[in-house]
Order: sequence, then C-alpha cells, then structure tokens
Amino acid sequence: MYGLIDCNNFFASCERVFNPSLRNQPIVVLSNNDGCIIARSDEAKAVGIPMGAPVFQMREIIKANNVHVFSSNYILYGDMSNRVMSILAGMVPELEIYSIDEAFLHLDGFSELYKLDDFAHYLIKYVGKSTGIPVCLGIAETKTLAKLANHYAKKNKLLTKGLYVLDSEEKIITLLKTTEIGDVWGIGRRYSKFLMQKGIMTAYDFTQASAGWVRKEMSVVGLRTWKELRGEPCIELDHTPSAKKSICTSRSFGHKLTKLPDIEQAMTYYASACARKLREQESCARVMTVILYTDYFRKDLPQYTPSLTMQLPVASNDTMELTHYAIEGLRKIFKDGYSYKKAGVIVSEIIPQSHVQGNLFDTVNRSKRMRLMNAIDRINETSGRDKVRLASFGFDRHWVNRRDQLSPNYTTNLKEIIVVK
DNA sequence: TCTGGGGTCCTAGGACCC
DNA sequence: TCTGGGGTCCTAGGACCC
Repeated sequence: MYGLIDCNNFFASCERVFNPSLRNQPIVVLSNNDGCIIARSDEAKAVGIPMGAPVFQMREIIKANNVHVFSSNYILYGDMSNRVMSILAGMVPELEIYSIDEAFLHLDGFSELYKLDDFAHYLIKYVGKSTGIPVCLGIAETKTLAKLANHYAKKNKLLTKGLYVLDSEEKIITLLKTTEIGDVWGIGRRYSKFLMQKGIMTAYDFTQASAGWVRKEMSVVGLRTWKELRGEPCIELDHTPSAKKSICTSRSFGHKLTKLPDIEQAMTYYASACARKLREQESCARVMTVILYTDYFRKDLPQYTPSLTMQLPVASNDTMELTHYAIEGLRKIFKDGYSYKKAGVIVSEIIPQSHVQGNLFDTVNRSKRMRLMNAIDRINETSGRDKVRLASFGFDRHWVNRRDQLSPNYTTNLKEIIVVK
C-alpha cells in the first residue's frame, strides 16, 4: 500500500506553531513580493478567500474578518518541512519527499488492515505532537488513489480524523464516483475541460473510458493515470532525490526598474543563487539563460520580454563566472525605455561536478576557485546566507522584494527564537 | 498602486545520418 | 514509369505538478 501524507495548510500552519494566539484565527500567507495569497488557514478559506488571489483585491475581506497576513518565510517553512520529513523517515520503511509539504510512504509489512489503521493514526498524532504541524494521510494501492484518499481525508477531517484508507472495492468506487475529474492527480485544467466536454465528469467516468482512447487523446501520461485509478500501480516510489536538470532563480522586483545598474545587481543575486544551488547538488551547468520581463499586467505600457541563452565555455557552478555571463547576457538584451518588473536566470544542461569537460583555452584556475567557493559556502552556512557575496550585489538594493509582514525565523536564527514568559 | 516561483515529462516535426 | 528503410538529435510547444 502507498500512503500520501500531506501537511494541512502548510505555510499557514508553520506561522501558527510558534504563535499560538493565531489558533482558530484566519491566516493567509503571501507569495514573494507580497503579491498573491498562496496559503490559507481553514478559517481564511471559510470567509471566501480564494487560492492565488492578488492580495490587493482581497483588502476588504481581509479587513472585515481580521485576517492575519504574512509574507512568505521560506527559511521557516523549509526548516519545518525538514522536521516533518525526518520524523517520517524514521517511522516508515520507505519515503519519497514529493514536495515541501507532501510525502509518499511505502507501507509494507502491515498484513492485517486494522494494524495499518492503528499505525496510521499514530503517525498522524506523532507528527503533530513533535512538530506542531497537523497532517492528513491517505492510503491506497496506487499513488494516484492514495492522493484521492488523502484529499477525502482532508475534506472530511472531523469524520476521518485525518486518515482515509481505500481498502475495499466499494470504497474505491464510491470515492471515484464522487471525485470531480479535475481533482484527480495528473488531470490539470486543460485535460479536465477536454474530458468534461466528452461527458467525463468524474474520476469513475474516466476509468470507464477505453485504454486506447485515453492513450490516443492523452498520451502515455494520461494512460498511467487511468491505470492507477483502476488500481494498477504504474508510478513507483522514487526515494532518491535526483539532481535537478534545470535550475531557475527569478523574482519580481519590489518596484519597476528602468536602469541597467539596478537590474545588474538583481542579476548578480539570481546568478549567485543558481551557482549556490548547483553546488548544493554537486553539479555544474553548461548553459545559461537570462530573462527580463516588463509588467505583463500593464497593457498600457510597452512590453518587452527578451531572453538570451548562452553556452558556457566550461560547465560551471562558480558564482563569479556565472555572474559574469549573466551580466554580459543582460547587457545584450537590455534596452532603455522600458520599465522592468522581473528578471531571472536559468541554468541547464546540468552535469555532475566530477564530469566537467575541460577547455583548451580555459584561463580559470578551477580547482582554486572551487576551494574558494567551498570556503564561502561554509561561512555562509554558519553566518547567514549571502554574508560573503560579490560586490556587484550592491548595497542600495533597489530591487529587493517587499516582505512587509515577515514572521521571525523561529527555528533557524538565535536572535529570533521564541520568547517564553 | 498592488498580480509568485519553482520544476518535470511527452510529442510532433524537422533536420540530419547511413 | 519507376523513387527505401532505418535511425538519432534537437526544438518548440503543451501538458502536468507543488
């Protein structure tokens, strides 16, 4: 059996753990730059705040219901996620960390179902007690069905106490019949619209379509979902997190930028972040893309979204080298007369650090630079991210995001640790 | 005034090889 | 008049996930 465990309203729950006065209060967490609402407590959902809504459109509803608003604090959420995942790793034979707030579990060795049930309830309680994060768990024979079971557990928390096990044919069919097609894992907006046009409204309807038709209309990916819903496991547990094939760092600016030097500072930050992420997974990138965006929402302003992809002479994860090319690329695509809203750096063609092909005309002393990067990483690990950084980061930082409602880093910064009176 | 930031996989078609 | 059969690689675009 597969389990899918999922943290309830994860970011909102993280904000609550160290601030108990927020219990039973409506909370929302905002995206970068305090733009959109990306997490809501149950209470916030109940007053009608939709997922992904721009916060400025929600001002009245927020005020009327005393909704507490937080900027996103990924340092806190990342650390809380690690806590949850490490507890799970100690309790089940196999674990696949699927996202910051979700994990698939392999639940082998439970021959009798009542024991599985007991264990599952214990798991939920134990994670909650150890971390303060409430979780729900769905269990079934395939990952896709486990996702559905989890969804049901979450929607019916009082009834299920956070656990739903699909352990009989009747339960599976009932759940399939009451699940809208768009709620199935693997069926996104396009496919659900398409399927509904064909009269397929529920997950059950989908399982009744023919395999050939599904393969033809939705490729092998759709067919896998179809099989999984019918109880045939096709998507295995993937417990070794594989190295990323592309890494992207991009941000909206705090306000629009028109001058090249300001954007250069931001680019330095993005390229440095890409280099750091590459080093974290011990790989190097051969290709870099820089992108600039004007404000998509301002139809009245001239739009310009240039990008440039560059082949690096030698695959690299060196902050200085990647920054150099990012700035060089930026200077090529930058044009005066536009106000820019966002920029980003993507690195791709990623290879293991140990397999970098040299270049006859290379002038960089790579082993020396690698030692330098390692030293910088070590300092920044203990003294705070970007404590040692390139000067081209700048000091005026016109481009920084808005994060007006940031909570303390309760778990990662001694100066911001919780105070007990 | 204000609108997020990451990723993966598959397919079709074109260009090329022998 | 007749005009093969088998591949690979790359790219753009589209679908999905959190």
